Amino acid sequence: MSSSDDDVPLAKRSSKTNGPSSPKAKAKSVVLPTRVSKAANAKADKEYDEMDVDGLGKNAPQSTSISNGPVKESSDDPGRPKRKGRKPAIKEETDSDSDAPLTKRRRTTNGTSKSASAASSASPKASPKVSKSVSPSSARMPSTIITGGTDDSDSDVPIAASKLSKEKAQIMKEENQLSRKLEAEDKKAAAAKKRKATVVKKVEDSEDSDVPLAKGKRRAAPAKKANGVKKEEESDDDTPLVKRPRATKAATVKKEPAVKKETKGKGRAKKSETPATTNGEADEGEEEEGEEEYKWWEQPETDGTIKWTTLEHNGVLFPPPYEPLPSGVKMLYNRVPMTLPVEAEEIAGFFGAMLETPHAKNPKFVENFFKDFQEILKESGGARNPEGKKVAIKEFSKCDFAPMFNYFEAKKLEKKALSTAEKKALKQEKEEAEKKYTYCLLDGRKEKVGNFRIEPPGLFRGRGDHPKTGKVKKRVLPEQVTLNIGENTPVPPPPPGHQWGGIQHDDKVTWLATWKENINGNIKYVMLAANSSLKGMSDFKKFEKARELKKHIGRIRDDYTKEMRSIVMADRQRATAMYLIDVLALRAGNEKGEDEADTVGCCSLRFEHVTLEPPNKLVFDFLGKDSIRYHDTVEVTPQVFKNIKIFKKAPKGPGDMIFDRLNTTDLNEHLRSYMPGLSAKVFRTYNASFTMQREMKKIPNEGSVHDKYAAYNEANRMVAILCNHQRTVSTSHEASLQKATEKIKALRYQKLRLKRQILFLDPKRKKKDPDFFKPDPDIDDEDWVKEHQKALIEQEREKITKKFEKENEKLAADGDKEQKASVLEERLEVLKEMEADFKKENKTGTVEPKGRAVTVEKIEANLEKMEERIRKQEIEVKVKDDNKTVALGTSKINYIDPRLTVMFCKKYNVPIEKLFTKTLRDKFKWALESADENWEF
DNA sequence: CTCAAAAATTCCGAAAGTATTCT
DNA sequence: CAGAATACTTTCGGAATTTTTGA
Repeated sequence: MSSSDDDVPLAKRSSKTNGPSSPKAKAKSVVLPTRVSKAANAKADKEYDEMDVDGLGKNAPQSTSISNGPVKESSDDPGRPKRKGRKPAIKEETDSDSDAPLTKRRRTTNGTSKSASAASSASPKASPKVSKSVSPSSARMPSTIITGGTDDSDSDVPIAASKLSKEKAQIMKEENQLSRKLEAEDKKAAAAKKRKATVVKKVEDSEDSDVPLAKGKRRAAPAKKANGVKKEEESDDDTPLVKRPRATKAATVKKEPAVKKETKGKGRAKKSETPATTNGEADEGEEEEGEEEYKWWEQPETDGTIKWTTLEHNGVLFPPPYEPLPSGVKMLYNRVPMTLPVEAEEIAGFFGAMLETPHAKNPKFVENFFKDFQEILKESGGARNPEGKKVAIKEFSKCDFAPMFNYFEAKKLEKKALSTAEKKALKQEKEEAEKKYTYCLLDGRKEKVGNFRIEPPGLFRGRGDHPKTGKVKKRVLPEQVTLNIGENTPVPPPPPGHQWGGIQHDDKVTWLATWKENINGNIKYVMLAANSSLKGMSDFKKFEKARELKKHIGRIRDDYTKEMRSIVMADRQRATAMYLIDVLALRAGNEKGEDEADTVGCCSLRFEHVTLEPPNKLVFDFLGKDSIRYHDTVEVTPQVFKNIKIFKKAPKGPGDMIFDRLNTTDLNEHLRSYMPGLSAKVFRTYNASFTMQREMKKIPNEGSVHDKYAAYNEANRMVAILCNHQRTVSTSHEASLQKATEKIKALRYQKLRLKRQILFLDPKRKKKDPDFFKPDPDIDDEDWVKEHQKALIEQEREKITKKFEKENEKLAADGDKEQKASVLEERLEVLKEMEADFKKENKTGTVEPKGRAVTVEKIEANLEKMEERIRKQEIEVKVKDDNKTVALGTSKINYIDPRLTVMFCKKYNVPIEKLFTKTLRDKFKWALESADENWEF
């Protein structure tokens, strides 16, 4: 164990960028030899392992293929070689027949390494053809031998161990020690653990944090004042963030608005609680009037395979049928309005509605759409011109959907123009219609249903470079929908004239309805909402599992650190992959099909996705889930660096898998051997929550609520960065940033003027305190000051003029006579004064304070306030800018154990409303009550 | 204070993942 | 066992809603 202390996994991340990456290298795909038997495999592993390592560094092609630019592959970029680049590359080599099995080749080695029989008997795609072609650059590499095992010490790799982040190493070391400690204690406690049965709210051991306690804890004492820990909290006691467990109802209500008001401070009064619809109905949220709430987290634990005993619901809501367009609204073909069969018109309308979206400019989207459109057109009888003659719709470019687009826009406007009352009525109507679908009865309890609406037809909006984007997503008929419902409960009637596709009573699943979508053949489900008990429980379990990993992580890390030197290539790859998943929080990376966007995760990384940057950095550049780019340069341990070098060795080239002996199933199977239920994704949860906790611990318990809130967000941000949660910068961002920066400058100028006022009153100050009057570098620019002064005058002018006009309008409306222009002139005299003042100011460097009884002290007080405002603004701008590409929400919703946030709120006295929106509070209500200020992940 | 416009935040839809089970 | 089927989580962008701003 101790041996591992030196090679703790660590990686230092630097420069995550979003900029365009290098142009794609000419792809040259190479197929690795096929392994034939286990023995042979092992032998091959050995050979593989002994291949040259050091030679690679200099000569290997290190280009990436991600090439084109923006974070998100924007689909309208015609020149993107990504996928295209890969296929031809393989084609070149295949020289066998064309397109069919092509791309499969890139995974050939993977597929065949597993089983001998599969390899020999397998389909052409797994052809054991060994390519002799080797990329020119690597052809003549010098050969250095690494033997397995012992002499594979780290010393033969150029290291810069000292450069590796000490801090991180330390953290991980501690983490591992803790883990081992936990493991040990866990064993000890194992015996005692047995008697978990009865609830008993034990106050227990709050002084200790890393108690191993597994399950029992979750019911432990909410907010017992027992150990008098919290003082201040006592004072505002009537809003404890934690409900007393015994209070089944009563206590639950009210409190929320109370806290909210408190939080709001200034804004309060306003609407506070009123907007809660008032329609009398369900009033959602606020704890169901009087109805008693089921707290599953206070119930004894269940095994979880049975999801319900009784289940009642009203089925699903289908989208309204298609409403044909008015006869005047038609697609034009060759400028001639076409009458389309309704089926086709609907499809055309889908496209028409999207005319101004980027999709409509994406060639793939257009192509797919048009193909489907033509087909449907053919099936339904074809388009007809005004004379009633059939017209073949052959070319997309001759289609003009503008009339449709305009029609939809007009409709939108029309809707927008409705009065508030009308809108409200409309909304209410809709809600009324949906009402019965929004809840179901699960074990007799009312639970909210999530997506009870069947997805409406439309054009498939695949993300990234999806081969099927733009295809028609068909309308779902009741016949395609299967319901899952309790036995002996009435089956909701299908829409008139229809039948359900099927009815089942499976209590081992949570869905209420399912259907198959026509684009990818994916199965869709109607499930309960996030705040339901079922979702809550599995969320809770997810986090508990991640916490459980804490006890094993040390051992796991030790193991993979060791196995990274294994002679068995598969093991070495697995260990290396585990490192990446653990340290970089990569996703597992399941295999994907040809008809999906080309995105990867850890196991599916290919040659071109990782570049070596000696001595010990790896550059990752690939598209991950949702085609979000992962681009990062990471410092890794020498062994990891070396391994990747080996995994990328010739004859591998672009298009080939880095982990060719590994897949997610193997990986997860291995992980399961450490801990039941452990899989790759748990590491993401674990590391995210762990990071959050670590960052939180750094936050000082001082300052304003706003400060703490900002600090929390900063910690949250760290987690989001770890998980690579990005968002696209909104178009308005640049502008709003500009505006904010300008605002700061304006404030700085105001500050300058205050100083100049002091100087006016006390000219000697400058000598006494030259530092104080040092020019502000940010507004040093004389031109800017002059411009700004002009702008201020302009502003004033507008203000006065507008006011004047408004007054006149009013006078006119009242039938009175308008004021003469001379009145305005007169009022605008002030501007001249201003101008003169500025002139004087610029000349003398002082400002005459206006108003009476101005003292230096008062100005100084103002100055301080001004500085505070400036500071605040600046921080705001910085945060805004830092966060422009980082999405905090995803980690908050999915990765950060909500009990950490609850703990933070209690410990730092921050109202939970600041950190959790209503839906989040609702979703995490189990956490609100089960963590106190000492809770630890 | 009120109103509308703008900006920010929150919620929602559905696509895109992971993981396990079935065939 | 590979590949398909299944079930469930995660993820983003954009719509909807709320808050802020700026008269």
